[in-house]
Amino acid sequence: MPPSNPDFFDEGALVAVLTAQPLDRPLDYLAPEGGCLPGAFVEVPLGPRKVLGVVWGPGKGGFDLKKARSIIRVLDVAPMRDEMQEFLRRAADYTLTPMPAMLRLATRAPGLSNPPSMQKIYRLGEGEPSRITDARTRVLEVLRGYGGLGFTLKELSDLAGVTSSVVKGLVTQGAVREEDTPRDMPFARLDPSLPAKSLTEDQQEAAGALREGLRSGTYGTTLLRGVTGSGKTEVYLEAVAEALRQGRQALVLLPEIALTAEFLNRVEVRFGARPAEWHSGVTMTERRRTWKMVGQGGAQMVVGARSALFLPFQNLGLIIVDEEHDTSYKQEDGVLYNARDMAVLRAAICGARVVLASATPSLESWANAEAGKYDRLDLDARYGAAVMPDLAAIDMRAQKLPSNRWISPSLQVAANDRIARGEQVLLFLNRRGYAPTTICRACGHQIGCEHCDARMVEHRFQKRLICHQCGESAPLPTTCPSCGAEDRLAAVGPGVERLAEEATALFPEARIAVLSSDLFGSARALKEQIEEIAQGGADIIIGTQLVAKGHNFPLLTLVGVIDADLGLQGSDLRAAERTFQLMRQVAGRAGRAERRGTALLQTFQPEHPVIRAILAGDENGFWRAEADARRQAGVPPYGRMAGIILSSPDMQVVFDIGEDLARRDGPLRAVGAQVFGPAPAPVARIRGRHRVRLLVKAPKGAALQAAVAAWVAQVRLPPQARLSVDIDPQSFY
DNA sequence: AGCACGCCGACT
DNA sequence: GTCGGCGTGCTC
Repeated sequence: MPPSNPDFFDEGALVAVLTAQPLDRPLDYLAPEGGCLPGAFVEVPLGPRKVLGVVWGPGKGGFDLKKARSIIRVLDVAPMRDEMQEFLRRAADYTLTPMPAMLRLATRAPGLSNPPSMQKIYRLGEGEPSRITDARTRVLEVLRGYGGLGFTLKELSDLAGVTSSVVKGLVTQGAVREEDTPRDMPFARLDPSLPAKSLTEDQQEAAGALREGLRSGTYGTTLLRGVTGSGKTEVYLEAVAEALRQGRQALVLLPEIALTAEFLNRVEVRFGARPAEWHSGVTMTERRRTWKMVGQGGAQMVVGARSALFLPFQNLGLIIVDEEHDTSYKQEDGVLYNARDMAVLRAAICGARVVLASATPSLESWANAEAGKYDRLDLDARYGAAVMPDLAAIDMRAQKLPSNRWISPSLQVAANDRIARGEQVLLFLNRRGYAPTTICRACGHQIGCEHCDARMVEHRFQKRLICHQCGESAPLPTTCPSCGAEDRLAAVGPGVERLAEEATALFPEARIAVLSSDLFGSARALKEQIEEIAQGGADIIIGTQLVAKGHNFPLLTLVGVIDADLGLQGSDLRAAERTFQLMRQVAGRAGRAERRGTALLQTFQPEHPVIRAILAGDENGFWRAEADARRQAGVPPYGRMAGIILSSPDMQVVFDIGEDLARRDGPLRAVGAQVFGPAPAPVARIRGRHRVRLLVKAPKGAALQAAVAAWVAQVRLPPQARLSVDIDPQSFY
């Protein structure tokens, strides 16, 4: 540690240490033997325990200094940079999250406090084996074949198809060398100078603009808008290439783990090696490696989920938020943050560029671009010969479908036509399971979840009822749990499984595949299935919104949207926006290759403005109408909102606190904000906890966070009760 | 978050 | 009389 740093803390100096423990401030400790740097990751005593912390700055004192204890040790990882501290602080202020919870996000790597672990690796040695055997030859061949590369014992013996004792034998003879190396190795270098895919004029222009931005070396956000298949990925990979050339790190956020595998392949093709990966499906060892290597520059590029924003980048130059409109960027439990907004914040602090890529941007981003806060690039031409599909509505009022049937005759005719030509058909329904409702024909009872206020959804494939809210599941009952009538339970409404049943009856010759997230044990199984289908392994694909997210089906020429009205119902502020995006994306699946596609939308309200805007392909018209409506209502992005959820096992308690809060709205009125509620939360009961919600609406410029903080600080929560604040909630009705 | 302290109900 | 419920408060 170079004590030349003026901020260096000498041994015994009083320093403030932030821990992930839910305390309301950092605690003061004495710097350890050898001193420490600000930002150092340390282990400190806390009561009877040892916990992880970060040296946050000089100690504040103001307590009995005899109580001050010493930092136990400084961990062997790069200290947290000032900009990371600032990012955490500002993200905490924005989301009204306590600092310890923010730090927890930034230290989510297993075994951080372990000493740097070593492992034995094996490479070619100098000596010759005394006797040469078949097994020994294979081991030496593997080592020679990979030219000097080292392997772990398991890798080597597996590759050579021998047991580990063969390798050990060779080690004793000196033909194989055993070495200790640090377990966490840097990632393979990515080479931006490899040839890029040839780009169209449009794409080159967009890539050039992004490169230019990176060269400026200052913060900036660009909305990269392009229809499905317009080559957004190729374009932003050129921005990544520029960041790599500058020696800066790049982060690509994807909304869904299922998309990473295909993306990693594309990165490998472009840069000759695979980047680091960060999401819940990555092993502990690999996560630790990524965290450490990102921190010491051994990882140039990370592909991951929203939590990758909290990795300790040393020199972050670019953040891509792919499918920026995707609602999964908004974390809905624990720390409530929107990764898209946090990406912009992080980039602004460290002088990086942000690219928000989407075929169907969020209204927020669209408005920011209109207002000139973001640059905007449009890729309108579809790549290659592919063009946007023909769009048409099927007016379900005229189709006279029998009950429990959802595929209209018009759709059936169109589907038969494609299948006969050897093309693929996608039937899209955004409902998992067999049927969304199970009702008793004797007494009318609907089977609901015991712990939540949600209906139990029948999954016939698994022969169970499942609550999509809490995951509770139960075997399919044969008698009504309410009146006891036998065999009177009926499935009501369609899910993808039931749709598959109907399709099998209507298209007996066709090969049918169902793509639904719950039917696959792993991302890999799903990916394999998708690849097989893409190559023509099915005639009819039945899927939930999983298929709307970036998968490529070249043979697909017809998309049938079973219920285009789903999502228009209710009074959710973003219902129209989401339906518009989803329909556009699904429609974009059709005809990505040479064949022109068709999308048919089954709807009971063909005259609805959203349906009409989709059919007309009038994106700007839709956004303008939607923006006007929101401006009138003073809601985001033209106003600010916060949601407060109170929860407790006791329903009376949550309503009492809620009403108490609603009465004490002084701090809110002081900034021109209004409070609505309390009302039962969208899901009024989860896991046995009753939930009520209050909504705060404020004018655009209001200091919303400060007002909300002062407001909720007025009430003391009884034990068991919890209050969480959601700034910029995604859904509110 | 943990963990200790402390003040009221049902047991040997 | 004591064991143990969990409400309250502290951790440098």
